[in-house]
Amino acid sequence: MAGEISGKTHATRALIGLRAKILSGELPGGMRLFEVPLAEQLEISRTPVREAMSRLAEEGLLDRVSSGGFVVRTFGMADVIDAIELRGVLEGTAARLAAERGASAEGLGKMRETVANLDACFSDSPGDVDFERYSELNAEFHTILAGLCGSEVVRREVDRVMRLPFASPSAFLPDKADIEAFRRSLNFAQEQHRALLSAIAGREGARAEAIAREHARTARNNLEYVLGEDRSLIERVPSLALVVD
Amino acid sequence: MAGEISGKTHATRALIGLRAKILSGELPGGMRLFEVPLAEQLEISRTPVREAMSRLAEEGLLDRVSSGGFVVRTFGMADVIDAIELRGVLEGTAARLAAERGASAEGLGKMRETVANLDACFSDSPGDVDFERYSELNAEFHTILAGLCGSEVVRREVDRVMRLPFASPSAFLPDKADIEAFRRSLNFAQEQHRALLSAIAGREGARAEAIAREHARTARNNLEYVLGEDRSLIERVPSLALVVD
DNA sequence: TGAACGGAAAAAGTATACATTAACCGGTGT
DNA sequence: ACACCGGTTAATGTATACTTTTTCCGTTCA
Repeated sequence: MAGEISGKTHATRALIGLRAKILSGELPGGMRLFEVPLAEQLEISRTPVREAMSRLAEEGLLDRVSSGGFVVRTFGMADVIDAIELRGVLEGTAARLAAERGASAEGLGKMRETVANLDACFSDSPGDVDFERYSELNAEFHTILAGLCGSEVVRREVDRVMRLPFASPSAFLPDKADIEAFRRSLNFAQEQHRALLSAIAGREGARAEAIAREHARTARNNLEYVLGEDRSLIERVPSLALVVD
Repeated sequence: MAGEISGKTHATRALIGLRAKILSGELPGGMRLFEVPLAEQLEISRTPVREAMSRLAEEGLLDRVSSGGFVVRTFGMADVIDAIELRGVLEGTAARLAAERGASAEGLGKMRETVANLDACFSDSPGDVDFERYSELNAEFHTILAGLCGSEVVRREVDRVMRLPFASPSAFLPDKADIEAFRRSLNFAQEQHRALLSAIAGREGARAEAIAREHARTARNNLEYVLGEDRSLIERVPSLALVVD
């Protein structure tokens, strides 16, 4: 069949399908998810549906109801702001600890390489940016940062907050090539990437933390641009589909 | 029967029982948990065992194995240090945001009341502290702090990192009444509680954040005292039972 | 009127049989 | 000796029947 969802087990397919429906807003915040109808709709039994919902609760997309069952978590604009703030704080901590404790040569090397590759996204001709590749490398940069201090606990929590769709570093990037304001913010963000690398390599913990926090603020600035200047853009930001406000 | 574990459903009882065995170290880090033997041991079927393990994965005490199943998460001393650091960072953020955005009158009132009640734990006679009550009120203080800025996202993540047993604010408190060093640290900690409240009420965000971070450092100091000065104390700190190093 | 009770319906909780997949192990070929 | 292959075992994945709990609604009584 053509429209089948990829994945090995029924539970995995249900997980992917439900996640997509939550992120798209098809299953709105506050909606209770009942096992039987979902199982019928997905043409599987209740067991893998439960398994999928349990994993979505781990991801933070569902809440457990005290009397049993799950509801879709509700996100408002305030939650988007707070999640971005938290990403900044946690990435700031990852950066500070990497600076204070020292990062491995391999980690620093990989980050240097990623920053160089990010540079290449701009260099060809002024005003023209390879957004696709930039987005990909940007995600890579943030993944490296999360693990740079060598702490599994820190990496895990940074990853966790980045997993909320609108808090991801790439949440407001793709598809915005035509907006001049976004292009400028990209140049600024790349400057911050370089500064962050320099601060960590130079063991400047406070500076690294401050830069990482301000770097996350870029996402909030983009959000506020979308909200203030050009609200019609909201529909073009996929990660905002599940936000109600 | 006398030895029965409280809880409504089989899954809840399994959750409580398994959690206790992990926290006590009876199920050591790295150990894989198999459904069938556990179900037999608990005299229930596999279904509620799976449910319990899924919830423990949400808590961060179990990891999912890629090929299916769960293993007990391994914690070393470095992870304890990092978890305390993260609690400091997140509580610092909760405090800063409460100061910057302003806390509700009720929230500030409740915190003032808790601080006053904490004072009462000391006042009776010098050198004598009601540890039981202090521990309880201390937990209350930190719970209030987590929710003080009014952000559900922040409250949730602060709560989450505090749920790791050794990162809890009360992890190193109870049962230490006989150690002079711990008594002094209690007085110091209460001073920080007062300062934190004052900073938040006075809208001093940076100060509030710095105090909250340093306050969490108290836990690390106590940990290092236990590790350095008197290693025999390790056995008397229940939350360190699952730590391997 | 409105609160409390009770029963029916619907939901989650549980056990269990069966299916599928991963892991282990012993043999065989080079 | 070592790697690969195949089969057996043991684990998780799934469906389903059944049980228990919760919820909702209509009725009755104060």
